[in-house]
Amino acid sequence: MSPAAPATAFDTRTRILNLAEELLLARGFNAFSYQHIAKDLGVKPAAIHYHYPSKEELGAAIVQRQLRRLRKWRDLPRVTELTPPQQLEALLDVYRHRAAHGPQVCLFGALAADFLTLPAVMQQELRTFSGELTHWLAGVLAAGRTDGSLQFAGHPFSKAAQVLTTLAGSLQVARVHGEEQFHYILRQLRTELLPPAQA
Amino acid sequence: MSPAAPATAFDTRTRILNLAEELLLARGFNAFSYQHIAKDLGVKPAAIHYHYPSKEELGAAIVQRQLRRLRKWRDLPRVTELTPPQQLEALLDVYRHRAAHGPQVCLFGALAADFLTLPAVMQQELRTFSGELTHWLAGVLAAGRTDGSLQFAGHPFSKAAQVLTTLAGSLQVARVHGEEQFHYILRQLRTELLPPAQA
DNA sequence: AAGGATACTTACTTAGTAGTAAGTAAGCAA
DNA sequence: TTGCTTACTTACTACTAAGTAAGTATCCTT
Repeated sequence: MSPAAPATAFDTRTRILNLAEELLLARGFNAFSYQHIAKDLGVKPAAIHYHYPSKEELGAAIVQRQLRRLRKWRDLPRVTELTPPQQLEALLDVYRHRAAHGPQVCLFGALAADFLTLPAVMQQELRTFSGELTHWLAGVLAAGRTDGSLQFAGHPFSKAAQVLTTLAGSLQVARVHGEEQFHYILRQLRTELLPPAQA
Repeated sequence: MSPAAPATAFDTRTRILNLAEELLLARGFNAFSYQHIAKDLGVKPAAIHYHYPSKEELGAAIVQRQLRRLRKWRDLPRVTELTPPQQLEALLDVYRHRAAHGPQVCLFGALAADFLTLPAVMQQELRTFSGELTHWLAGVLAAGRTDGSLQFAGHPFSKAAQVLTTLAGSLQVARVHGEEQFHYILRQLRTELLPPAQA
């Protein structure tokens, strides 16, 4: 919490967080260890403990950063100024990127399966993350239906929950059955949400 | 492999498998151990090894049994004789049961997150399981659209993949956000698949 | 030059993991 | 009753996990 942390400290801290996030999304919270991170980083496991004393704090830091990123991204002018279909497409791109970039699932998909074994702090933060994402998408969907650029039945919140659930699941499917299956599911989602003219 | 295995042996074997499956669906493959099973069963961990020498064999046995159950259920007269919407409803009931019965996810949802850390045998068996289930549902959807009892856009196989992905994800959502969210998603699914008259 | 903070390493503890080897009690079959 | 099989227990190996305490090299500040 010093006014300006030394560059090396910051670098290692960030690199730990990056690697931990990568391992978390690839293997799940219970299947990655300080040893994995240390080996990849070329340091000793105790060095990780120096930056993140416990795995709980490390895991919480991953979720917190994703939440910060979500808020920042969501509020970016180049995102807020898009039309609802474009905002939806921007969201889909995030998942497309994960599907293409090794078999990574999304944060929710990675943590939900292990949810009951997670520290309470992480459980709560994941709820917040998922809740805010759903809330944002519900707003996008509602606006899109109002201006006729998106179509769907039911409440925007229910539809947002369904779409995000499908997206989370689709990355798990990509891992098991390959990327092709993932794109089938995404095409299906787009077909249904976009009116005949745009689809 | 004797003609008639002693009753006690069979019982313990089955009880191990039942408990292991329960633990797997609740905590994931990497977060349950022979100790958990042994403790719940009132025996020593080595007794589990006697029946299932390795965790890989135990895990494979769980997937194999689910696959046997799926095939048996799918071919049951009381299932094959249902109309497509009734068959869909029967499928949804399986997920509703899991959602209500503690926070259990489905087999796919439990294993997909840990997929990269699973023994190759289990990976292959999960692919078979998921593939057969998708194939079955695609048939149901195709029949339903033909006779007008179900509605959806796109190929039946893509739609089946999407629906099953949503269902797998919805159980993970139930675990994180509670059962209510799960029912929102299911209602959304039903609304979209059933024509206005039946919905 | 001295002191202190930073960013580690070395060496350790504790606990949990899968898995194994040897022993044993109970039942059954010849 | 002898001997084999089943279904375990006891006691262990080997390994990995998270976490800690103490020591150290490097840098920055004064």
